[in-house]
Amino acid sequence: MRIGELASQSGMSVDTIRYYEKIGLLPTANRLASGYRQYDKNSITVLSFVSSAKKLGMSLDDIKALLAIELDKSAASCETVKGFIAEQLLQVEQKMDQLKSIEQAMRRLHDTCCGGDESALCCSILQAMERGDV
Amino acid sequence: MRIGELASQSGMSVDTIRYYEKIGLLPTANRLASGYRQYDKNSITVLSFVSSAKKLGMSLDDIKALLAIELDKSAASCETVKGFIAEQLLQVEQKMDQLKSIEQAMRRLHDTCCGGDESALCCSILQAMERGDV
DNA sequence: CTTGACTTTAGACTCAACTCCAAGGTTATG
DNA sequence: CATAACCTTGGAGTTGAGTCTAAAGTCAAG
Repeated sequence: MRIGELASQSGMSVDTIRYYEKIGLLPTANRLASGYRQYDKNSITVLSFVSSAKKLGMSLDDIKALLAIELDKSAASCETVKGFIAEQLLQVEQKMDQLKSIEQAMRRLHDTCCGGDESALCCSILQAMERGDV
Repeated sequence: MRIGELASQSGMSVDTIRYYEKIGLLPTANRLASGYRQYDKNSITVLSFVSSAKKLGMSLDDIKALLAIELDKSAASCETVKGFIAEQLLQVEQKMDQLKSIEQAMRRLHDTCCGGDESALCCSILQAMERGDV
């Protein structure tokens, strides 16, 4: 199959597939005599793998590392794979914690303001923000 | 005070302050005869306000909108300010939900894998990702 | 008067992850 | 065989939020 069909089968754009090859995320594709890239069912699996990783919020660099393991499975252990995911999980948890503390700060601010239709001259939200008190 | 002192008082870099003025986030500064920008205590308050907004994860565009309210407080109401924060809060909550579902998916994946030191050929993490099953 | 620290500007560069473009080559269809 | 629909490449542009540079002007201290 050529790149257009792979794109429609995988849900990725032709440009994205070429981009992934260029940055070394995807292995270089075989070429037909015409110079066209040639793919098979296995390529769909690989792109499905990449899609999964993207859904999990991984960076392309991290996906590249994990795909290297995937494409040489027999050389890696479950331990390695699980450890990799554990690391990603840790990063997600850190982001969550940051976001949670932002949410809390924002809710605190929100709750101190009366929300009435009087002028905002004494608005406790604005005042706290002026003081850097968030 | 000149820009260097404002920078050290506010914790922002000289470049950042000039950048904020350029994109219209900060009002254009008064100039000395030399052409140097001139600031006062009030400028520190404004930058402190901007810092607070950044700590709350707001985009510069949103900060610009909120700062317009702050700089013309008497024209706005607490209702408006509180509503603005409520919107931001909503966005943060949406991000949290996305992150939460990523975390759950990742934890599910993580927990299905034995994590042993055998080859990853049958690793349930890799297999689920190949299937797009995340 | 010189030196060093400060300031000015326009404009280029960074990161991530694409997306788009132009100019050309190939293939499938009528 | 003409035409449309595909494919190729290198390279430029996008977004957000800065950061850095070069070349020039200003100011305070010794």
